[in-house]
Amino acid sequence: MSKCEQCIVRQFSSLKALTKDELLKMADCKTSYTIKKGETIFEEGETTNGIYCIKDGVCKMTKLSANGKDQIVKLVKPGELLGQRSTISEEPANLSAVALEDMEVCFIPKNEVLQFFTQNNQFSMNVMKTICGDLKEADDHMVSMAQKSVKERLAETLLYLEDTFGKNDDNTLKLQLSREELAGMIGTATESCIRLLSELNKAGLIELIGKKIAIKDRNKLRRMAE
Amino acid sequence: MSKCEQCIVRQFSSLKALTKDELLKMADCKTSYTIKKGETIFEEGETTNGIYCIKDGVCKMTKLSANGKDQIVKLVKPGELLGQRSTISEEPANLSAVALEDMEVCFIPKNEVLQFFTQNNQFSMNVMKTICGDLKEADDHMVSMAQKSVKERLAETLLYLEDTFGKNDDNTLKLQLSREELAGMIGTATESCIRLLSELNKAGLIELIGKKIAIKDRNKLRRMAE
DNA sequence: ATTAAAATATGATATTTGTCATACTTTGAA
DNA sequence: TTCAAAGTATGACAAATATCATATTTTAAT
Repeated sequence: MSKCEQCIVRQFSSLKALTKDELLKMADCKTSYTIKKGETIFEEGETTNGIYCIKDGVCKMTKLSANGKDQIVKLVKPGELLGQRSTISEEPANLSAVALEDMEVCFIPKNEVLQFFTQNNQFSMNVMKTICGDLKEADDHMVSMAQKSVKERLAETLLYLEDTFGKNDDNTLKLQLSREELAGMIGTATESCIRLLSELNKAGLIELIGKKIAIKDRNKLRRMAE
Repeated sequence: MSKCEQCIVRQFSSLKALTKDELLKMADCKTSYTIKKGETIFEEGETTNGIYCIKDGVCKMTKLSANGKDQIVKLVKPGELLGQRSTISEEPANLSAVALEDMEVCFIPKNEVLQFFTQNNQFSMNVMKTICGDLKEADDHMVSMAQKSVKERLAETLLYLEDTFGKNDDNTLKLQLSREELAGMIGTATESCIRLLSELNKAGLIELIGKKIAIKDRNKLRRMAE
């Protein structure tokens, strides 16, 4: 069982506030998992009973809408925590978490986390700030969905994907989503998403290399996203 | 200066965890305001430096989108707190708060609130749960915006308004929004909103009494909202 | 009471987006 | 290697929604 002291998650997340003792205690009760691309970490409605630390790999948080489509609410990357909201609210998960790449995660039981809250003020302040950040993002995201066109949202999302997950040597986005998933992020039909990608391709703002996408003209794309 | 002990806000909000001593201290440093319908409590981008307790009156939280329209992100009613997120994040407000009715609010300075966080664990846990609830709502709201049609969102919103703010003797919604504001809630053009209201009126699901709206057939409306 | 401004309503039309059909391409399993 | 399934692409069309114009009603200021 590896120690938590050197873990990437500790460096980037609220966990950086934990003391050595607390870290040892955590290392002691954590469970490590390997999750294959496409597998589910937890499902909307499920009781999670703890939080997951993302050591490696990206996952999508989705919600099934009434029309049967999966809306991708957010993407979570290494160094971040999963399931904080439902652990704190002591409620079932509101979103499903599905691996977009092979992942390594650690699970920390709820009781442990709740103890840290009462023991360590800085930790609970950090968690609170994280959730406040999530709330701000969610509000902004909502306004985007309500007020922007599909094309604007697509441009915005492509820039976000490059900024957040980087690009390969051939300039293609490192995080490769299917067209259906990309459509699920911007909240539109898969065909509409494909059509708009073609359009951006023809206009020279992006390049489609097989299923991969490369951004060619950031400025125009940014202006398009408004 | 009135005491905080009996205040409605204390009964319904995270503040219920505060001790008598803490309440006295709070009563001591709070400022009471009267805000007229249409006036702004704080503006997006402004530094708030504390939280507002809503004693009376409803306000809207809005965000100006790139196309110049005000999106109503949420409504806040008596007993709730305003500005928690920006106080905790120590960031400027992400949303503007504008009174929909004459309001009575109290302002509690940031320092005071942050002290309670470190002193009173139950209080910070309460705040955390509130914000987690807001996050869940925001995520759900976002999925609605992305996946539902304008008509579905209108039906959903009308039911929400009746459930949350109640109705008058003539069955009209107690909280009276202008058509423009209603459009701003569901994220559509004012004309589209008016048109759909007419349609629901003709179909007998609602009744338009001047500018007021009465729900006639909850079940059909609920089915329409999916 | 009068009147200008704002809010509500509705028609005509353009634009955006979704849906269905179909073809092509890639992927992965037998 | 081959083939079926999944993913990507595109056309045709329908439906939803926005925009602009204009009429009517309500509100509020003088």
